[in-house]
Amino acid sequence: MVTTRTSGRGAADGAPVPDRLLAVATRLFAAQGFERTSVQEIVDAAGVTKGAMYHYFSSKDDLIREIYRRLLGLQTRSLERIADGPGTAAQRLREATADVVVSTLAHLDDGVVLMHSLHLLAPHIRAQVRAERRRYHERFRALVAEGQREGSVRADISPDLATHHFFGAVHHLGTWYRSDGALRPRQIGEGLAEMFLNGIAVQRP
Amino acid sequence: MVTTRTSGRGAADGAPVPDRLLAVATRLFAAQGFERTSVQEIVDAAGVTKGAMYHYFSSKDDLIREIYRRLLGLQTRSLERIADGPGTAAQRLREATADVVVSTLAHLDDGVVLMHSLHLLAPHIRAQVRAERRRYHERFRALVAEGQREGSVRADISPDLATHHFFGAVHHLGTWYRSDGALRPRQIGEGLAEMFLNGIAVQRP
DNA sequence: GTCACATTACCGACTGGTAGTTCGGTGCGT
DNA sequence: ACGCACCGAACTACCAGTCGGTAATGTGAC
Repeated sequence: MVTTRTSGRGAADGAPVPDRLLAVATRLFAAQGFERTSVQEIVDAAGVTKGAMYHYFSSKDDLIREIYRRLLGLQTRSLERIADGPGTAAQRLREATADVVVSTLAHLDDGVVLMHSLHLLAPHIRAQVRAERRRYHERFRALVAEGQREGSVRADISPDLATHHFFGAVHHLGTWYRSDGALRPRQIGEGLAEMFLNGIAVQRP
Repeated sequence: MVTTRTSGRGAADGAPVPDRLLAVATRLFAAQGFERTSVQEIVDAAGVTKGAMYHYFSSKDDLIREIYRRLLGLQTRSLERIADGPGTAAQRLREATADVVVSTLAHLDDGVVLMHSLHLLAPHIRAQVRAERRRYHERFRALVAEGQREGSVRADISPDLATHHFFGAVHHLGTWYRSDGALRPRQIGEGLAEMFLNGIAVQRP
C-alpha cells in the first residue's frame, strides 16, 4: 500500500516517492505516450531508481491503473453529487456539464493519458475502467431522460446519443485546449454547457 | 511512390502489396494499438515479408503517415465540396455535419488509429497532420461564422468553440459506435447534426 | 537511554527477450 | 542482361522486470 507519511528518504523533494512517481509518469505519458516512455525515464525524472518504483508499483501498467483510478473516482463522485442534488433536471444537467468540463481541464494530463493509453492495457484492467466509465455514462443518461420526463428536454432525441455527443466534446478537450489560450476553463465549461443544453432543449415559443 | 498496377507477384491476393499492407496495418493498429503491433505481425498478415514492406515504406511510422494522409484528404475534399456548394449556410452546415459523421463511421478504423497514435509520431509528421486538420477546422469554423452573418446562428457563441464541440463528438464515435448497435450511421449523423445545429441556432419565436 | 533485531525503503547491475531496420541475395518480367 | 519486386537472416538497440544487497527507520526488552 501507498504510504502517506512525509518522512523517510523520499521526502527530500517534498512529496512522497509514490506521488512523485505518479506525477512524473502522468506528465511523461501525456507528452510522449505510454509505450514511448521507458521506466528508466520515469525514475530518472522522479530522482529515484527502478528499485523504488517496483517497490511501490507492481508493473508499469500499474502506474496507469492508479492514474485512471484517481481520475475516474474523482469525476464520478463529482457527477453523482450534482446529479443527486437539488434543482430541476435541466438545472442539474447544466451544472454537471459545466463542472465536468472544468474538472477535466484541471486534470488534463490524466485525461490525455487515459484517452491515449487505455486501449493497450491488459483486458481485465480495461474492463474495470470501462465499467467505471459506463457507470458515469449511465448516470448522465438518466439525467437526460429525467429532463425528458420533466418536459425540458426534447422527447425525440436518444438520451444515449446525447450523452455520447457531450462526452465527445469533453474527451476532445485535451486535443485543443491550451492553458495560454484565449478561453478560460470556466468560459469553456459554460459555452459547451450552453450549446449542449440548447441542442437538446425543447424550444420555448 | 506507390504503384497502382495489379500485375507482379503481389497481385496473388488481388490487391497490390502496398494497399494490402496499409489495409492490414490499419486493422491491426486499430485493434491493438500502434506500439503493440510489430512489423512482423503486419507482414505476416499481409502475406509478405519485411523486405516487401521496407521496399514500399521507409519506416513503420510511414505506414501511419499514409493512413492519415488518405483519411484526411478524403474528409477535407468532402467538406470543401459541401461548404463551397449551394444553399444557405445553415443548410450546408447540416449537410456537412451529417456527411462527416457518416464518412467517419465508414472509415472507423482509420479514425481510431489517428486518435490513438498521432501523439507518438515524429514531430514533423505530427505538425503536417495538425496542419491538415487545422485546415479542416478553419473551413468548418468559417461556415459557422457565415451562419452568424446570415442570422441563422447565434451571435453570442464562439465559432471556434462550436467547431471543437462538434468534432469532439465526431472523434468520439470510434469509442462507442458498434456496427451491430441499434443506431444506423445515417441516424447517428442526423441525430448529431440535429443536436449540434439546434445548439447553435437562434431560437425561432 | 540504548542495544539488538526486524522491517521498510530504496539501490543498480544484470537478464532474457523483442523490436525496427538493414542488406546481400533471388527470380521473374521485359 | 538489366532492373524491379521481394526475400529473410542477421544486426543493433533498447527495455521491462529481477534480485541480492545496503542504509534508514521503527520496536521492544532491559
